[in-house]
Amino acid sequence: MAADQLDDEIQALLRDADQRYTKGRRALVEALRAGGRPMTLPQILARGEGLAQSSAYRNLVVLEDAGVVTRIVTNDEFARYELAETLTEHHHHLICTTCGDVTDFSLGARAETSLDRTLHRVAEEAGFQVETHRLDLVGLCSDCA
Amino acid sequence: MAADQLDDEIQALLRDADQRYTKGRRALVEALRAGGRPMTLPQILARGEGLAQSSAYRNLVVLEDAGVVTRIVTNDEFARYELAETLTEHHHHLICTTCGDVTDFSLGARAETSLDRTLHRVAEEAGFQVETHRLDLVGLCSDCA
DNA sequence: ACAAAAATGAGAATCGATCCCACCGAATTG
DNA sequence: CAATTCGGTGGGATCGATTCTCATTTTTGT
Repeated sequence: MAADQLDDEIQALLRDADQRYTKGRRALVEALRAGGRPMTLPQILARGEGLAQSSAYRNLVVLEDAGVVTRIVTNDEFARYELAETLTEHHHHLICTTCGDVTDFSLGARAETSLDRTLHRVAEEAGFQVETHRLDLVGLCSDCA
Repeated sequence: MAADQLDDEIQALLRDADQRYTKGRRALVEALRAGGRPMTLPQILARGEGLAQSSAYRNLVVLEDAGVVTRIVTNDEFARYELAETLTEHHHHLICTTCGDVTDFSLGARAETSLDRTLHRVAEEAGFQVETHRLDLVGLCSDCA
């Protein structure tokens, strides 16, 4: 998605949630977009957009509630944040058990569709109403191997 | 796995980690086995085996390091613990966004094998060394629907 | 420009999880 | 069997990521 189209989309999401697209929120979005991977709060702040910690946390909640940002918890000490899949594309995560780093990967369309079909069948059997699924590979990243 | 065989296996895992299989640790294992689903610390303590909070947390770390227990973090406020897959069987989780409850489910052998093959291919391309994979369905459980 | 409403930032507070340490109890030794 | 050792226990102190508070600043509507 182009940067300006992304901004329009986010603008709309925030408006729907009765929230403003302020400078601080733009800085967060920009940091997440530029990062290209799920980032911890320290990583986001380190990008040095002059963000206050408390405002960053507060605005990440706002952005999450508005559907702009997704919060990811791993076994790492910090939670991670990334732009929501509706703004990027459906993907999964490679989680390194050594350095805690998280990167994205995608299944091919065929495998994803197949998985999706299987999951919906299983969910139906369990009377579970699926909102989304999460698939993570846990292990050693190429740097830590 | 039969209860006594399970105990033998755990005994062995703890011995390998130079740890004893004490009364408190047995109580934790028994609570997790009886629970049959990932449980939070309050849930474990509520089973009333007379466990002290600090000892329970400490022993869960010991059990996790020994490979007896797996710790699961969701967006819920508490982490959850369950017996390791090596002691039970490979499975996935249904995570309810409303009540936070987590239950187990399994893919059929065919789907699991297919997924596994796909994942290993993807991991290889990314130079990632897979230890395990996690697949969660996030949504509404039958009670909250 | 003015009043009203929302956002900001610095620090305090929260709370799950971990750490500390005096005491206990099982296993080993003499 | 008593003594010693050494890990385990549990109550409370502490930690730290995140959330909350509130005075100040910025933005919006008129």
